[in-house]
Amino acid sequence: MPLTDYDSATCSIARTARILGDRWSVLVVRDLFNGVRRFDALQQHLGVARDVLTKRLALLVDEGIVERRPYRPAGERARHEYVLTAAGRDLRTVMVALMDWGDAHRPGEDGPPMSLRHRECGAEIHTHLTCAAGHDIAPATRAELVPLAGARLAGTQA
Amino acid sequence: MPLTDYDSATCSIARTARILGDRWSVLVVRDLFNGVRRFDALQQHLGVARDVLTKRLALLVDEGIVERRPYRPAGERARHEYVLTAAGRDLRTVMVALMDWGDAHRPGEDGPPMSLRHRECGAEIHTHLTCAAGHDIAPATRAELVPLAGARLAGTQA
DNA sequence: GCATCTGAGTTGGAGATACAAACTCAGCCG
DNA sequence: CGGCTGAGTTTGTATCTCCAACTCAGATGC
Repeated sequence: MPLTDYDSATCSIARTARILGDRWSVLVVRDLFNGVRRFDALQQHLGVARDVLTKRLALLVDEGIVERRPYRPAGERARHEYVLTAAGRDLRTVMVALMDWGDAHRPGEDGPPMSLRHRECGAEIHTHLTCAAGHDIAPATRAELVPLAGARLAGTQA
Repeated sequence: MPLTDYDSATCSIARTARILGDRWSVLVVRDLFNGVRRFDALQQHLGVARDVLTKRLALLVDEGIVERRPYRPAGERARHEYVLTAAGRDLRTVMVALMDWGDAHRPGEDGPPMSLRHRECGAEIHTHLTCAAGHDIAPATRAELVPLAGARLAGTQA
């Protein structure tokens, strides 16, 4: 059975892309990883429209990727901060994969702008593809997509 | 210097997201990986509007991720097919990272829909984060972002 | 006690995108 | 010749994005 007979939306890539597949969501998550936590700081740094940021944050909270948490800086009134949940922190692999591709294929005139380092040893962090048997998967390596129990045929409602 | 002083757009994640940060681009690339090559096949499988698919494919061709290649099936007239370039194939790590996250956090009722296998040994393929010194980077591991030569301060034109 | 500032949104209107459906166009098929 | 098919293009409506202005609540200044 050809893969196109399976429903396009019932796919982990499609499910993830429904959340991150937008110009801003990815950048919001990136900034949250980098410790930006407040609405105005995100808005100014990203240059995103305020209403759009409101909607993106609400979506990410809905999806369990971000937590909206009240806090009170000493001597100030209570505010909210946005922090990644455990599920959100699991997106780091996705972020690093995007960064690796950009570094390799869109480096800019003076080379890549940032380097992600392991805090303990200072070495650069990158993504790798490996199979469960331990083989390294080079870009040219052939892979095979196998349908599992969660697969749905196109045109059927899950 | 806080990271927010650096320009948000001068970032490999931002550069990659400008191309893939859209509901359809990611899915188009996914289907191209899976061997779907023709306009109508893509359009029907994804359920995307035809004009949007035209624009996405044009963007991906512009960005050097997809090649529009004429070909002639035996006994038919000449057509076009869309195939990934080397740069496009390098996006596999991104795709697998998205898939891994979806499998872990949005598996659906009956578990993940698909499994990606190494064709030679049959074992599942996943992404891993490692540092250049060989340490495995767990989700909780602290990392540090270091500005390089390509970095730009916010508000400056590159 | 009142005016002001600031962080965090909400609202409103102009412009850009997305969508679905209809239309075009070229070549093959009977 | 008339119809079919693959690959778009066009068109009109619905939705989303953007920007700017407005709101609101608590701290701050006087």
